Amino acid sequence: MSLSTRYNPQETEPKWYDHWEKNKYFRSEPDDREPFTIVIPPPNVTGVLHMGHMLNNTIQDILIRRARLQGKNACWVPGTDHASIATEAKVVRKLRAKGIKKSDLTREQFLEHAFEWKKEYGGKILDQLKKLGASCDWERTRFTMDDSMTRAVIKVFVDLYKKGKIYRGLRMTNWDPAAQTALSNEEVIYKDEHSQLFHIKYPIEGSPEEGIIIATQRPETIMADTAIAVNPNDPRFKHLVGKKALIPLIDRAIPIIEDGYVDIEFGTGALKITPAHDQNDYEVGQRHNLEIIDILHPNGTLNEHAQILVGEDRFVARKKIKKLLEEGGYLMELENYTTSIGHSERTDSVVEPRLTKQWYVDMKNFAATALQAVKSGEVKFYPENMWNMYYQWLNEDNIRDWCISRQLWWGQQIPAWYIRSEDGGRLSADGEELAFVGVDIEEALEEAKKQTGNNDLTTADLIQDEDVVDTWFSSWLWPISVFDGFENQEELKYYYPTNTLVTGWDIMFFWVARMIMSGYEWSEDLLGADLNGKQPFNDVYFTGMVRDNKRRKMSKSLGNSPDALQLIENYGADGVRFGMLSCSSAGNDIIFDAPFDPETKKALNESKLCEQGRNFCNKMWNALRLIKGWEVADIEQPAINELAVKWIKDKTDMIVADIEKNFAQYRLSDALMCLYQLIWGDFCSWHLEMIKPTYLGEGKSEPLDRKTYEATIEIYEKLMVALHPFMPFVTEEIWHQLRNRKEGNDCIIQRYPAAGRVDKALISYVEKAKDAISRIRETRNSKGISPNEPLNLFVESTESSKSLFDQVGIKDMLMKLGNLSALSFTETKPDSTISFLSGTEKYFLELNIEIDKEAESKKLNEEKKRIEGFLTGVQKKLGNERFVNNAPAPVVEKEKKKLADGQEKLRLIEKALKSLEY
RNA sequence: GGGUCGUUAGCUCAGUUGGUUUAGAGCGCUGCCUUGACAGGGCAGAGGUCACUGGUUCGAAUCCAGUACGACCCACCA
Repeated sequence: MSLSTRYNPQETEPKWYDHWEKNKYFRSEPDDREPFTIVIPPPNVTGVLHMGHMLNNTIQDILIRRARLQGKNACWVPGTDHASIATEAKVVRKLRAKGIKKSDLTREQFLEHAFEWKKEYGGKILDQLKKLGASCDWERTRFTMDDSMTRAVIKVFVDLYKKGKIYRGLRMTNWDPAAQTALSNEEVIYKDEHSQLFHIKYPIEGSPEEGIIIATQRPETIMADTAIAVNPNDPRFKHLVGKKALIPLIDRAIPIIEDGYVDIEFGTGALKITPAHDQNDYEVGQRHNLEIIDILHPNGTLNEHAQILVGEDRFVARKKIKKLLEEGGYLMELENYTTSIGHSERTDSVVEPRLTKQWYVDMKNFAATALQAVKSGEVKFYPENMWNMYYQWLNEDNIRDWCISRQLWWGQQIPAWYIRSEDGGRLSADGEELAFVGVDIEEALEEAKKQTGNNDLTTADLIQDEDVVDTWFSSWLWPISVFDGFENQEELKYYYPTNTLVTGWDIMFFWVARMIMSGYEWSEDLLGADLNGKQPFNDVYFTGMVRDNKRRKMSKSLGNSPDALQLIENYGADGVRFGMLSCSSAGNDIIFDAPFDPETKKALNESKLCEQGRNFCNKMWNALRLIKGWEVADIEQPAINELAVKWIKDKTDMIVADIEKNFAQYRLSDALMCLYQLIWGDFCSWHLEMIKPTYLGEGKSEPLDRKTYEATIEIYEKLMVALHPFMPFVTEEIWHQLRNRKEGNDCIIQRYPAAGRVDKALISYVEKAKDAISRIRETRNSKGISPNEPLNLFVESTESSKSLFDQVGIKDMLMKLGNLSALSFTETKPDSTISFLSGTEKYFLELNIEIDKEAESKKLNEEKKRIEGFLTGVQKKLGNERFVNNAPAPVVEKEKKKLADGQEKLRLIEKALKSLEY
């Protein structure tokens, strides 16, 4: 057999992924085993794999694969989210490119186009996850607009309505003029922006020479003003209160009123009140019964109420009105000003506050429940301090009702119907439109008959609400609805609650909190006696945001994100998984340092960390090549091999225990680093070097004894299983290369290694030997002596050195790895040797060169000084009565040992210095 | 305005409830080593008064208070 000198992920990764899928290793069905369940945070159906997904899904895959290796029934449910605003915007754009306007289509026609688009581009991201190695149960793939999911949404809507937790209300909401829909508060992103504060003079009615100057950053809205307000305690304007001012350019008279909301210090102290276009102005308007004049079309252009600049976009209008105001002599001053402006999360357009009728979920009780769930520990956050952010949003002072209606077509249509009035509109009573909620039109009809007392109504009299619900109104049901839990609880009772949710903290409010709410709201009703907990998941692992080396969030517009798929292409999925994980300590944002190409202004698809991961694969691959290349014979096991095998077994068990601890705390990058060092450092650099058969020349080596060979293969297998969750492909490949496997004997379904009993003394002896070997090499290095030249070594005969060299194989280890011709005990320093310390052992290395006594003595004196300083510290500590009396006994013992060891070292150095004098 | 987190080697980060020979890893850097698993490699080395100032303690990178700088969340913003 001949293996290529480099590991080739491009070849092995698709091979093993297909193999796993064919063998249905990712498939989960309820059985007797303990379940381990993760539901994926569903990516946008038309999305493309980015760095955040890679981090997120690598972590989920590690947890799932480890659970599978622990013999649990691992179930990872994948799926996608319909992302109504973003997707609808994409479809509208695509149709426009074809010359089709959304307004020319019926709802049905539009949805047809949208589903076609979904069919064509949707779910690509799931294929990309496969490239990463994600071991999802693909047969369970769900989409938030699947029929069963939609039925769940409708059911839940009706249920909440009947419980009085959903209501319809006229309120100021955030309006996205690009998507032309209402938004929830969470969908508005505030950004600091430079703008200007316009100081505008409004003439006083009846005395044109007088005026009142207001400050605003939105001069285009003055036509919607219905008052000017000043603070009741502001003496400057007392004489004007009660009079009327004329809006510049349109000369409409508005009252000058007093309201405590106005800040005397800010701007000019006089505030224009525009109830239709500002939340606070709206409230002032309510207090003073002011008229509401809305001058904007839903798309952000000025309507006829504005009287001037009709049809202009609000930002164009701002520029134009500035000129008009200047020309009219109304613009008194322009002040530079920084303020935060709300943008739509999905379309980035500037959000308008707008008075509209929308559906809301009453959040008061939900918020309390969600807080309690985490407070009580039923849902645990990792890292714990995420609680603070969670609390801040959910506490009763901050929580706002959730606006769930969206003026879109792509989504679940709201299950509310109105009675068609004679003019084609909706029938009202007392100024309120009558709405009837039901799971379908028949149920709504019954409701309508009951409420109106009109039994002649038919479905033809009803018209359904045009709006759809917020996408998050379907995703908050995800942990239940992926198991069709609202219709059939068979699977839910096995899989619910799920184990761990892995997600970014940026969607804590959008999604995590709301899933907790929905879990507590419905799981008990659904599961009854079969309920294992109301919480939708036991643990939430919040990943950091992936940022570039300037700490900016990775985004398309900045071009600072490498192409995730290209990275996989370049380094292999295992390499990228390693790279992602090694820069992501739990809870912190992760800095993914990809070099930047100044010419294209884009991140290159390169990464040092991924390279390290790729190199790690290669290292393991070459260890395999080495082992496979050995000739094995039935000969006696040499002492050094006996030691090597015993040691690496124990060392592995020791590290496996550390890994267990790390997993328990979601310290995945630590767990990976443990394995990295165990495999590269201990297994390759020490174990394999120890057992490596002597080279005889001409491509031939001595054979290796079978016992050592078998043990080494076993250890390597164990290491591959332990590493498998992190780097699934390379471990599966090596697993199969190590032995001829029967069908179905795959790494992915082995049992994860468990920690065993460890001989700590043995490990410490080998550590001593390793250190001595390093000192030999260092001495060689500094004296310019080749590692190939065998040298004679002496060790000072002491109790401790004798017990060290009593260990089976230790002497051979030093001989072999230190390349020694002889090693013997001595009482005194032999001639032409140079001494060094390793631990408390003193060694003398025979060199066939002139020894620079001066340099040696200088070096020894430096070391002496260092140890003396150290000893002073320890002695001071031990001389302190309070330390000896107060510190725990083991600590005092340790200090005493430090003192004794230090003194021994000092003795050795002094001896060496003395011997130099001759 | 309210709140959270961070500051440890040139860079990115560990440091597990204060005490394992006066701080660890990876990358980067320096020196030496190529026909023998791997130069995507080996061996060795240099590099830190743990942001600053006080305090608690026998003992502080670790606990407390304050300062500085940085990142973020929520609310408000004419």
